[in-house]
Formats: sequence, structure tokens, C-alpha cells
Amino acid sequence: MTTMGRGLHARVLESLGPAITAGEYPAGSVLRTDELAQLFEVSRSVMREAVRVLESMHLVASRRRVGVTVRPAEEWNVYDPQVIRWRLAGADRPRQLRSLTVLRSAVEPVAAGLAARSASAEQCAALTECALGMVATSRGQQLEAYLGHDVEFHRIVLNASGNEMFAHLGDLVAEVLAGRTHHQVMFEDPDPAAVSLHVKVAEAVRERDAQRAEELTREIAVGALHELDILAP
Amino acid sequence: MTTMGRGLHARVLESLGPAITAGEYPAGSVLRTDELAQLFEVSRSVMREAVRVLESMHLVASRRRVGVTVRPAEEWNVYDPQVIRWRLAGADRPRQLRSLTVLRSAVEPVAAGLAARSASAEQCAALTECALGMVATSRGQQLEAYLGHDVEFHRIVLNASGNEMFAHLGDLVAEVLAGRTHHQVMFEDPDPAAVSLHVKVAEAVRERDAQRAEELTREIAVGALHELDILAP
DNA sequence: GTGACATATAAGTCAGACCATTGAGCTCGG
DNA sequence: CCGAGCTCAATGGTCTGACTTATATGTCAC
Repeated sequence: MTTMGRGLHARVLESLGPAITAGEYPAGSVLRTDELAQLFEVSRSVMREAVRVLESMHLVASRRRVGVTVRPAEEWNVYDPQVIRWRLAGADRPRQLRSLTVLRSAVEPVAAGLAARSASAEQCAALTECALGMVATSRGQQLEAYLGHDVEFHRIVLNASGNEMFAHLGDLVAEVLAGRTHHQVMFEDPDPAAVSLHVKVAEAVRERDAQRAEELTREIAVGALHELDILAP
Repeated sequence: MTTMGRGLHARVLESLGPAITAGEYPAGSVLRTDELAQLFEVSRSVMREAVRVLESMHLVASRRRVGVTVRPAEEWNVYDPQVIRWRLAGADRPRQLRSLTVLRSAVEPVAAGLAARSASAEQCAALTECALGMVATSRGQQLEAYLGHDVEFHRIVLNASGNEMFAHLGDLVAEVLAGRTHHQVMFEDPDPAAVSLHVKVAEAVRERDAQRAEELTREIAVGALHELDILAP
């Protein structure tokens, strides 16, 4: 895990980042570098480095004679993996999961279509293997194993799309799926229909049927939206 | 334009960032903080802050006894606005524009569908106004004015979707559209069909026809993909 | 009230010292 | 000859204190 023993500034960030994204310091709040340094018991240099990172995430803005002001949430770099992790760990986790799921529902079908065109033989094989793994673990309280295959499945699709921007959403999807398994109501085994859809997507990609891969993935996405009570587009 | 007189560390970043994203320092290259500080004629503290920011973008990794090593491009935070700007300014701008356009083609139709459900009256009005502005400036070498309306149109759609992740892609879309107008072959007036589609999208959103708004926007996206010779999904 | 000026404040910058980690090379016993 | 373990040097990490710069705010003359 990210124990973050690596560097004082990282430890400060692991405290300050979540505090800000959680709204503990409301937008417009003014922090002073010196006070923060004392609060976290680190030198000014270390605190400055931490503030610089927060600034690069657009979480705060540093101005002379004023201090370090917290920026409104609309300006945050919400695609920064670290920011996403902090927000998922915070209070508005449900809200965040909804946003990310909607994003998934838009991106993954298109990614699957592209994957059907440009996936390598290895990727096709890996995809099929994952789908089979999902089938094998879809019954009998093997939620963790199932989750592993599920995450890997979607990661392969995104990578196989050949689009860099899509590929980078792999971690994001992993977080969403993990969140659903761990925090959502998922005491029972996964929906058999969803499992079946994954198998069919793997088939479609293997057979280079872009149209079908896209539509099947869209069905998976619709299912995910419904799980969160989001109206399907 | 971006004079970036705000802080020495920012000026260093404006040199180092583009250099790294342009591949001037290949993946695995080892830089040393002290050398960089001398090279840029700044103190070690300033250089450290710059390196911290690059590290938070996953452009480099800093390790003791080794130095600051450049990470492979696959690990960069490609959604960071600053990284996107640096890459768009660099040599692989065409490649970057393709990636971003594919992302647009996935996201914007879904965003339009959501906008049709949840756009406010003001947003509907602004959207219609933008569409009319596009019509008015679609003939007679008014490319810049047309671009302005186009950018605003798509920004409103993304904002009106009510999804935070979509809304944050506004700047990205603006960059893509600007890139198309300025760097692409676009000597002639915009495609009348595209203009018409925008007007229809505004109509569909105003009439709360999510299905139609999504499909029309998908047509716009297909057009954008064709302009870059990308196979439509 | 309005503009010019003074002042206080907090970030920005720098230089130098010392600490901590760790990769690489060396020693030595097997 | 080889590997385990040690030494050592190189590099980032941290701290301190002094100085600089920008600027919000208050003050005063008009």
C-alpha cells in the first residue's frame, strides 16, 4: 500500500490533501505557510514543497502578502489520481463514485469498440482468460477474486483501445469497481447477466466485431448506472 | 502570452516540463538537482520545488543516491492540464490531438444527453445563442469568431451535463478546437452540415430530448474524427 | 471621496550546514 | 571463484536564518 514513509513532504500531503478535498478548509480559506509548518512540525522548506504540489493540483493558490488560499472545488484537477484517491477516501465518496461511473459509461463502450479493431492476440487471450475467471468466481462468496478478474478485464480493454487517454483511466476504473464491491450493497454474488456480458465482449473483441463489442459494453455500463440509481442515458 | 513571471520555480517548470514531455530527456534519463539548479541559475530550494511538481505529475521520480529519473511516457499524468499544454506545444501535437479527439467523441455525446435532462433555462438560452452565433459567423472568413462560439457551445454542454468530470474537459475541448482551427487545414469556412448539427443539438437540449441530443452530438463527433482521418467507431 | 504615499505582512529566494539513504565497490572467508 | 557482508561516497532530504519582493491596507493631503 502507499504507506508514504517516503519523505516528510509526502506525509504532510497525506494529511493536508484529504483535509482540503474533504472541505475541512472551505473554499477561500487562508492558510499561512509558517503556521502550517508549525502545525505539522516540519520546516518551512518542506511545507513549501507540499504547498507547491497542492498548487499544481489547483487545490490552492499561493499569493504574496495574502497566504495560501483554498480554491473552489470546481477548479480542482479532478483527474489527478491523488486527488481522486483523497476524495474517494473522504465524505463525498458516493458522489465521486457516481461521477466516475458516468464517465466510465461514456468511455468504456467506445474503448471496447476500438479494442476490437486493434487488440493484439495476447490481449485477446488475456481478455478471454479474465472473462473465464469471472465466470469461475461468480458464485460462492468469492467476491475478492471476482473483483480482481473484473478490474483486469476492464484494464485490458482500455489498454487495448490503443488510446492513451483511455488507457490512463484504468486505475480510475479499478477504484470504482473496488468501491462498488467494498462499500456498496454487494452481499450477494454478482449479477449473472453482467458476467455473461463480459464473456460476450471478450468474444466480440476476439472476432473483431467492433459494433457488437461497443454495444455489449454499453449494456454493462447501463447496468452499472442502474446499480447507483442513475438514469441510463 | 504565458510570460510566467510568477515565481522562479514556475519559470523553471516552463522550460523543464516541455523539454521532458518533448522527449528531450528520454525515459530513464538521470538528472541531478544540483546540476539543474546551476543550469537554470536558481537555488537548490527553487529547483527542488520544481522537481516536486514534476514528480506530482509523474513525469519524474526522485530517489536518493540516484537522482531525478525521467519516467516513461505511459506513466505521465496525461490529464494534467499543464502536461496537456506542454505536449500540445511540442512535436507530437498531431498525435495528442488525435487522442483528445477520440476522447471527445466518447464523452460529448453522453454529456449532451445528460445536458438535455438537466440544463437550466439560462444554459439552454446560452446554448441557442452560441449556435446562432456559429451560424452568423460560418461564412466569410470569420474563423476566429466562429471558433469562439464553437468553444463556448461545447463548454456549455459539458457544464450543463451536471457531471463534474465532464465539465472539467471544457479546457481540453477548447484546446482541440483551437488546434483544429489554427494548425489544421481549415482555410475555408466551416462545414455547413456541422453548423446545422450544432443548431439541432441546441434545439434538442431545449426540448429535453436526450436521445436526439446524444445522437446529434455523436454525428458531430464522427465528423471531427473523419477530419483527422480516424476511423469512426 | 479620491489619489498618492507609507507601512506592515507573508510569500519568495538564497546560502550553507548537516542528516539519511542507498547503490556500488571492496574485503574476506568459504 | 563466488557470495555475504561491510565500507564509503554520492545524492536527495531537512533544517535554519537571513534577506528580498510584492502587495493589501491604512493614512494623509487635497
